[in-house]
Amino acid sequence: MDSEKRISPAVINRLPRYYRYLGDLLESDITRISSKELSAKMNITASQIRQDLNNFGGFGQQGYGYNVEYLYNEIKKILGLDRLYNMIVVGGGNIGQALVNYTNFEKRGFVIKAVFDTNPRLIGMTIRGIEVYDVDQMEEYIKNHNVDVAILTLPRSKAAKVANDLAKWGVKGMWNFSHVDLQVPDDVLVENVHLTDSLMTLIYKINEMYSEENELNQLANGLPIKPIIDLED
Amino acid sequence: MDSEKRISPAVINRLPRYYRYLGDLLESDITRISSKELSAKMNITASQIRQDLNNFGGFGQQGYGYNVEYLYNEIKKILGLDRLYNMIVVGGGNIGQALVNYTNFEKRGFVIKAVFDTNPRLIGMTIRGIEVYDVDQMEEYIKNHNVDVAILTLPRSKAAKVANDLAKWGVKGMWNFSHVDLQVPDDVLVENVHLTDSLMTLIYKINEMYSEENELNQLANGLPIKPIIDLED
DNA sequence: TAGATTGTTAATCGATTAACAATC
DNA sequence: TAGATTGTTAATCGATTAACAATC
Repeated sequence: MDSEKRISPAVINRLPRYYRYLGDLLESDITRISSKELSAKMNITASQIRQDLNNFGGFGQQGYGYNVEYLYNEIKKILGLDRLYNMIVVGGGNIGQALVNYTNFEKRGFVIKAVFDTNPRLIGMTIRGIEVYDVDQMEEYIKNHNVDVAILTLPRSKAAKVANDLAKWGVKGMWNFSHVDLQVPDDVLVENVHLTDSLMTLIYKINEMYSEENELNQLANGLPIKPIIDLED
Repeated sequence: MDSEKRISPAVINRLPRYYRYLGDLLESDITRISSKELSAKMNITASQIRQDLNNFGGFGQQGYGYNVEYLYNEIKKILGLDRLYNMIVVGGGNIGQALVNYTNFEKRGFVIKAVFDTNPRLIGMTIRGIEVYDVDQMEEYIKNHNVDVAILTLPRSKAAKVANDLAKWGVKGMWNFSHVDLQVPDDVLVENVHLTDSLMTLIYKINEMYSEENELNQLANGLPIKPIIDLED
């Protein structure tokens, strides 16, 4: 991972998408692809694809394009997916349990090793063979095991304190499903999954589209406008 | 929702965050706030806050700042959160069930009305009182009920066909947890929650940070480098 | 070799930040 | 009124797209 020039967040966010498309091509036994072809599939410009990739090196060949398998493996290395990562889940509620049961993470090398909760009814249980511990045991666990990422699936009210503790105990990555923005030291990385926020932007876009259609309808033929939402169901 | 000038996606994505911070201020009985104070809390520039808000109108007052409750309610309206939205879950697996059980959506006006699956063991059951139907009944259900958003929590392989059907039957919003990019008509809005992608970018950033620390360490004192990851756990 | 397609520089576009006159 | 802070225009910064020489 050369870190000579800073890679822009926009590029980093596109990397998993490239990785996914190349994986699909690989499964379809396609051996080579040009930026133009990939551009058509992914709905981004060929120029952007070439720019993005060239942040990390020249993976293609003039007149040929890119070798799918080679590029796939290079992106895999860039993303750091050629290793295993140990994760813990903090908060064994609905979402925490769902993530533990979601076996696809493991296939990618993301291994959930333990779950922590405060609920006595959960502590001592196992989920998909993974033990649920008392949060009080978390400090000891982290000091005796290598924890790369903590998955935070606990209530808003508790998230800040736990994130603070985890940072203190040396956890460097937090995947935050709690609906708060965490305040952590600069050397701790947080990736937020704010589901409610995501849903709200979807709702905004639906309404925006609808009100535009409205205007178009009105302009076009003055038809009465059917409401998109019916409060009485 | 005036749609005179197009609002940039960056602004739309920040709206739920403003809404959340204003809600917190409201709960703390804070009645007014300046862009400068909010800037400090949210870690964005005061300039950006004022620019963002002025896309939708002049909600503040010179010399005073913004009235928290008023601004909160304005953003609520902008996001369209002054109504109820009916949702269905397609795919009653881990994540689908977790979302059904996550009661916070309902508090915001997002109501899950039905779940659809192909698994005979699930069909006929209820989750938090919400019925699980056979996917075969989905067309009829959608034609007889108002469905604003379909939550797609089904396997990659099935997602494309289902999204296609849903679009055909008139569903305008899809909240997509399946790990594929859906191809839908222009008047259908898709918001993706690609969990694996999100985790991958976190991993990238951790590794990037680590390799930088490496270089700093090396430059600073030439200390031996402790690997961040231990494959043997 | 001729054709295709990359890598990369330059041009454009959009988003963020700075600055300040307007005004409460 | 004087001080504070907005709304908004202008300047800067960054990201995307276009263009093309290099080269396989």
